Amino acid sequence: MPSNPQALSGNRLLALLPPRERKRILAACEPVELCFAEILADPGERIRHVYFPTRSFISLTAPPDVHGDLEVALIGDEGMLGASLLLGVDISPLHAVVQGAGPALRLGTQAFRDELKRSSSLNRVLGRYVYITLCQLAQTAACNRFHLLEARLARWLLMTYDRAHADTFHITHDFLAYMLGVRRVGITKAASSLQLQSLIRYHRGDITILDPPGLTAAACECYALDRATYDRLLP
Amino acid sequence: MPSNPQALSGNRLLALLPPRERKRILAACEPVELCFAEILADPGERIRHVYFPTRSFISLTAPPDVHGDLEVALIGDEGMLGASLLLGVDISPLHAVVQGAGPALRLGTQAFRDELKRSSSLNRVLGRYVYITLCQLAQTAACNRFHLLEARLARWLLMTYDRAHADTFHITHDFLAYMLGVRRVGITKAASSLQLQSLIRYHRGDITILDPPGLTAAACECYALDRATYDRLLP
DNA sequence: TGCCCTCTGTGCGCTAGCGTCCATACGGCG
DNA sequence: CGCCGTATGGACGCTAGCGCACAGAGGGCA
Repeated sequence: MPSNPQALSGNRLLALLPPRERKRILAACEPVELCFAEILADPGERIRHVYFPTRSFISLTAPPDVHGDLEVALIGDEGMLGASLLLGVDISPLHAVVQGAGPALRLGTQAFRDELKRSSSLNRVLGRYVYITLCQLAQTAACNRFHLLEARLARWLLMTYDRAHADTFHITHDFLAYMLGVRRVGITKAASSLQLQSLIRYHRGDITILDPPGLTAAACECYALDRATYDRLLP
Repeated sequence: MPSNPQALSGNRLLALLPPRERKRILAACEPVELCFAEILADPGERIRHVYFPTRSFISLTAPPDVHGDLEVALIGDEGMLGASLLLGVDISPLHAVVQGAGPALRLGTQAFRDELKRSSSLNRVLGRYVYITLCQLAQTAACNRFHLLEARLARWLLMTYDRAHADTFHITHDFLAYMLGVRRVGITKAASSLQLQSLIRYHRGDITILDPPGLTAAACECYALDRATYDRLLP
């Protein structure tokens, strides 16, 4: 049996709550299995459930443009989907798509609101989480402006690696191009360069992270900064 | 004498509060005059005061990179600086510099926290404001990725125009380049194109907006989307 | 075994924006 | 009036990434 709080809940935000409140919230949650490409939220639509991924992860993309979407954030077991309810807004700000299939905990909007009213710890933890999200969005805005594709790709792979809890996951170049807002060919070039450096290996959509530290060195500092921000605020 | 709430407070967020609470907060505020280039916050530093600009405006920039800073948000009388206190974090996430000199209302961190405890309207309004900020950051991330400099420049000029409440303001190409994260020469080219189209006029740092609707057409949709988001949430 | 679909790699010309250096022009101040 | 600092404009070659079109290479399935 798992005995540390993280394993008990499977989600780091919930793991930070005092046992009593965590238990109450876990009891209210419903375990669900998220499927790849499932759409969990559309911008402007009402939020029906919040999700705490445990071994799944979710991509948030900016409202599409002529050029297609662009991923601006990734949510795994370190976060949650639907935190804007903390701000009193029950409208989803962004498009949310399941990017890595797997289990998550789900809670209805009203039940989540009730918990927010009851638990000041939940408020504290989620406030910090929203703050982290703000920081990371600002970082991403700068990243998109300045950093070369290869570095951005490395960052993205590391972020996914952290959330997938596995060194192999399935992602095609096409999909990566879509997430990073570039041509598929651009990904092919950047990815093959990373592969030449033995940092990753891939084959028909299966990507393996071979050398996380090396990949971190190849990534822009955004990755390290994001992690530092998180660790500082939610240790 | 001004008689509408906005004129009474000079800041749109405060104007949205019920008269009683607005009065109480206004009484606690200290009017200050912000000077151009004054630094109001540094990332990682403790927040000492929150600011409600009335006729001034403040630039938020992402932590600098090898390439220099990059503006990710602009705060004028439609917003405030220091809203992260609402999230329970008293550390500034970004660099804040006065971009347009002028008056603002200032409140000490503790006084602001007290008001947050007392006023649920303040919580509601600021929650929505933080939500808007989230949306706009995501939008900006995509904007930086996809949109051409001329459109981004037009967007920036319009955002400043809205906050300056004047059709002329002082900004050199050099400074614009810094804000948008590009070369000064790039700004010169984009700006002279806008001038050729009679959308703006400039001369040694004095920029005049000649044709706001025309400029809106030249800008990317981000500008219109940002405004729509704001108007939907804080009418 | 053969077929077809999906994934990856390559080549070509093109554009936006880069880095750099130099040229002009305005305007305040001595 | 002249000088100099600041603001703007232009020219150079260069690179990252674009759009497009096509070629190969697995791999699942009939």
